[in-house]
Amino acid sequence: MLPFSLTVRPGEPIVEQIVYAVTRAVVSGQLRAGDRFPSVRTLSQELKVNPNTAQRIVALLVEAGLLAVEPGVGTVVTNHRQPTAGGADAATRRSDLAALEERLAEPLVVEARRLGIGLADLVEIVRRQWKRLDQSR
Amino acid sequence: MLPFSLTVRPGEPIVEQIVYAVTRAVVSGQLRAGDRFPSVRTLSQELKVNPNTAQRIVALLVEAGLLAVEPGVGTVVTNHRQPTAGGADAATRRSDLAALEERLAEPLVVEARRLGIGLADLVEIVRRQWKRLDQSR
DNA sequence: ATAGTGTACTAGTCTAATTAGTACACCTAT
DNA sequence: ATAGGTGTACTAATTAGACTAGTACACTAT
Repeated sequence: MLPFSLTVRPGEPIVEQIVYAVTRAVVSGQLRAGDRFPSVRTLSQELKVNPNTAQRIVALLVEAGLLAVEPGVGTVVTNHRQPTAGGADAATRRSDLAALEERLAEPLVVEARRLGIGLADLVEIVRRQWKRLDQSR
Repeated sequence: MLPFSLTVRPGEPIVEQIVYAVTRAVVSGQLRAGDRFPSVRTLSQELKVNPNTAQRIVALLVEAGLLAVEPGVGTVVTNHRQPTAGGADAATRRSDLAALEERLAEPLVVEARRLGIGLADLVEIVRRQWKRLDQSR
């Protein structure tokens, strides 16, 4: 049994979907700092995915600062956004924020307006999603 | 000169990017109801894209309820989300809302938490993006 | 030593996006 | 009516990216 829930959406890159599923599990508290993460080979079998693909997933999660490698042992869930935990320097942080605004926030606002949803309702939707992540803990 | 601004992001489907650019132009008021939209062949030339691709863009925008076809004449920007304007029945609307929550709102919240951004700050970001669309009018 | 861990590398396969080319039905001017 | 504009439909070829396949290496715990 994998320590995170996953519903595959055919047509979109499997790697991104899994990375997102793990990220959601971490930020919602389903995976906590210190928890051991499945090995590349285990991931490969459970997800029925190529070892190479599983490796790329782990690498991306390490780069994102959600997993830490203990050489020869395995990977562990980290306390993300900890002081100098990952590679989160000032410049990285600034570009991350810019990406969040451009790739996530703006498209959300655009789609909301297309559907005729007002700002107040949109904010309420965001608040609800935020609390939903807390509840799944 | 095209009636919308576009910055291509290599690696992502060109069709989606252009559809998004037009959608943003419409919901921000840069394109208003009644404005004529460039023909498929004009689009093809200006965007340096295959006529087939341009046609698919127009088709998607019509399906989204942003453009209306005047047979033999061309396409016009519609007053989107008008009573029974597009194909926006109750069921479509419900699934559109669900997609907005799952594909846009939740990922935004997840990424915000990954970056250590609080709910209040996130809401402020959404508000700022909303107003930014008004200013670009 | 043995078996587990992450990592690296080169090919090959497979699928989706885009391009290419042609054709048709429609409308509006000249 | 004829010429030139519009959106639409269709099949085929090409391109690009994601994923798979297979092998090998350095490291660590037991």
